[in-house]
Amino acid sequence: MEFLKNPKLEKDFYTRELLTVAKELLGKLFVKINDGKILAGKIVEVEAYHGSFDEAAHTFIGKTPRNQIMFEEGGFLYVYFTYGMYFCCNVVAGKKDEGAAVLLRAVEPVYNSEIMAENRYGKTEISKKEFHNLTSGPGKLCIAYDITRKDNGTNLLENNIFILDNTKIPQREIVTTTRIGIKKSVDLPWRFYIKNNPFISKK
DNA sequence: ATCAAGATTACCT
DNA sequence: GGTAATCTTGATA
Repeated sequence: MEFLKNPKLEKDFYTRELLTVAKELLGKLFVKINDGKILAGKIVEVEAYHGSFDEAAHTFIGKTPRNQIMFEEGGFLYVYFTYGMYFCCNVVAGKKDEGAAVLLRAVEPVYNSEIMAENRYGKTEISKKEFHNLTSGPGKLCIAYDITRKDNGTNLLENNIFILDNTKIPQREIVTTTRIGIKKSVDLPWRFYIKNNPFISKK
């Protein structure tokens, strides 16, 4: 649990420009406390969304009940339900009323992966293949961490869900591509992941 | 009141 | 490679 000594990311990390926040989130430790148990994973894949000219962003249409937390200033969690069965988890970034957020697409388990395995598969003994499938996608990591609609709007400066600083990923180890699973604004190169990491959702 | 689309995943051939 | 599963949301009436 040595990682718990790392400092928590503060407000001024999240309120910076969207793409800076997205890239710097790589390598950081995403932490959630479930019934007193600490779940932690290293962020290895993200995507950026911005309401101003990005038609794929939920905020492109303006403020609605669902997306209103994305219009707050950086440092909150935006959780939404999709395809009738999955949740996706985003870190709100930038200034108030920007409508910007970073989708957490994949993490690498760091602590209490047995609890994540229980949440994902209903068992704690898993194969190597199942281990690499634990948190390698936005819907999967929400199941592993038990992130649901109740977590929407969580303040990341408090103590239930937060992100800890960690070694910075150098630019040469960050791969930039277009985003996955969207039909609009498909050409924006706003997906970032750590090169050669085994927990990436898709090559 | 009705409807189409959706920032996905697991399972099939 | 393809697709079923499953239901909330926002738009239109």
